Amino acid sequence: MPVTIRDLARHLNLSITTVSRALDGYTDVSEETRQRVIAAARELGYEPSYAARQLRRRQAGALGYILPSGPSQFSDPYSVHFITGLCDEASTRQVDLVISSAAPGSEQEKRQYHHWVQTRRVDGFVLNRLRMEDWRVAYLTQNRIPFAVVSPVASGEIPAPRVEVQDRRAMEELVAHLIEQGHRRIAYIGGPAYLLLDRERQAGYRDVLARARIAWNPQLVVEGDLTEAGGYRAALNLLRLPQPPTALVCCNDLTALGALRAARELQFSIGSELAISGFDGLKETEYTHPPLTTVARPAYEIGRQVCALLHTAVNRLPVEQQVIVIQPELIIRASTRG
Amino acid sequence: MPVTIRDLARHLNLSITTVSRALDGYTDVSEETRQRVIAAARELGYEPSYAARQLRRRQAGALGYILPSGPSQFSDPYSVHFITGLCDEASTRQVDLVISSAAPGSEQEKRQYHHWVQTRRVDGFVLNRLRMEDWRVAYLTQNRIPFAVVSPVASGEIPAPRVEVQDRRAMEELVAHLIEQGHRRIAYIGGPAYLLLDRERQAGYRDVLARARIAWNPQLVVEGDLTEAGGYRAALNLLRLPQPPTALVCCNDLTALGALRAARELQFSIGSELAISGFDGLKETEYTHPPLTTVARPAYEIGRQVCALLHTAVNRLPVEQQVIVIQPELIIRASTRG
DNA sequence: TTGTAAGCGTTATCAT
DNA sequence: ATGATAACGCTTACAA
Repeated sequence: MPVTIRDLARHLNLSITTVSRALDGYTDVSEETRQRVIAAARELGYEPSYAARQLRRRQAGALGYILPSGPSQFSDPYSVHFITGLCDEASTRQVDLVISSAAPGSEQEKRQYHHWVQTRRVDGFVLNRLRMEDWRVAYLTQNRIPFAVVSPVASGEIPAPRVEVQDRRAMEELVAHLIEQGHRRIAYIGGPAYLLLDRERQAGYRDVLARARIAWNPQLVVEGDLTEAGGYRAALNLLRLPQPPTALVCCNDLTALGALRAARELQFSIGSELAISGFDGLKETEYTHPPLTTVARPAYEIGRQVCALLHTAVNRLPVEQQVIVIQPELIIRASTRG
Repeated sequence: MPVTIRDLARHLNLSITTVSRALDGYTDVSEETRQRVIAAARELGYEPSYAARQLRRRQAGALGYILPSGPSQFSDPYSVHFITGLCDEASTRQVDLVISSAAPGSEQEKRQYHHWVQTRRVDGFVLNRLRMEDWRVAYLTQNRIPFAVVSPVASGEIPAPRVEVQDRRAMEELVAHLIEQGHRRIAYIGGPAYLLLDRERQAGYRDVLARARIAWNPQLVVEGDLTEAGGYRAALNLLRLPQPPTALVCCNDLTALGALRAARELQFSIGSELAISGFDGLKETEYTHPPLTTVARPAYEIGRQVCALLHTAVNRLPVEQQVIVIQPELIIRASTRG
């Protein structure tokens, strides 16, 4: 059995109260007593029970993150960097990270959020892949549960601190680069249409085409699912068109890996004849053949920052920044160069 | 404010006791009352507070997993599958997964384990990368904290349920395959020597060499760190030997990706002139150039199973199996074929 | 500076 | 079949 505050108090011939306050750094306990208490606590390995403390303080001391499960669940190396970032920052700040998984938009997901809210399991949530009309934002706002988001847009309407990753601008640079390379028939393989990140990346793509006075061709814009398999299928369809595109812009790296495979199968010469690009900046893109042009988003850093923001909000610490802007970096490699 | 059991009791004109028991499925409450209580609970969205329940039941309702941080932390896509497996199984079983990260063997890691034990934060631990003389095993055993392990060995000495992944046998098949291809000078780029998984994989490698009467050459066995960068460095050194090896067996896929890069830089022709193999079966190995021979370990499934074992142990459920054996599958691709 | 006691929201023991 | 009541281990008015 773990040692409790009573054990400690008895051991020291002090009251529970004094022990509690000595450890919590109250000023009204003599320095001598404090030292004795601290020494004994260390000696006996005392740490206050979370459950008891939580109950009393009405604070969970934990932050929650519910990962999206579903078709992309098995395959996204991006997530592990993100989670590690969350994790490390949480450790630094002495809170725990509680995680769970659920399919986006499912009943099960709603239940999970409600469960953690109602059981007071966590003090706040990290929201990572915002959706078009995200019920989570409405729900948490209504219930006054703190949350922080990773968002690709300057979402003034979301009343929460955010890490703003400027995907759109990065996508613009990317497509501009393709146009510079002489491409005209540029296809876009998106993610699920309900994701904000898809909308933003696609918007970047369209804007640049428009600016270059390239007519928008709906045939060249298809919806994927952020997986390798989805990218493969989509690319196959596109490349079999009577007039296939000369460039495939993919919504994320996994999709691009699938596209790469499709292109290889159909004997396209990648880079010269057909350009392919990804998005995320996975380490793995460096080792494909040819190396993949992509946009590096610092997943670990994004995770750390959003966790920091959330923790700050939960504890009402003095707020330095409510918004942290991250500009991902375009990495041009052989897959988009003649 | 979340609704409490008192709110519910008042709403129903019943005592707290009755409400609690109606919901917990006691038999001594009339069916009619039970239905009323259940209906009201749903209507008001009542769920019992975790903190209070934990305090009373002396059960955390959560399982803990501390991920290894360090050089390999940023790069292991394997982990995300494993964690998702843990997560999904935990969700199914209605417990939460609490995670954190710490460098293996660090003071900080010890503190983290102790912290969760002493604060009764979790009911048990998942141990994933066992070490040679793992203090965690000793510590948890001594303190009678349940845990379950993922182990590459039939570790009779570890008094815990385990998922036994037979890496050694898979490695034997792999090296046998290389020898069949005519290789004699086969190098091994390991992981940190303190990891059980390195010992086992290396043992498999050595055994097969011995059986084939190939003298063991210490120059050809080097220690890596499971990262791409480590693999790159190690491979560079090996390939610059006066008599370089004709095959590089890598302890994991990331290491192999690094080796691939080194070999390409030194203009080796991979597959024919130089064989390279990985271990883990990351999706990404399919898209390297040439595609990488590897051993597929079902990370997601391993995560699910070890979580299931732990949960069973924690709740003293009827035990079906204390050991789940998983035989990973050798996948031969072009990187080891002439 | 220290101690007493109430209460956080449950579950469980004992009456009724 | 239902209800008072006492914990669980801690924090925090309030009293001494």
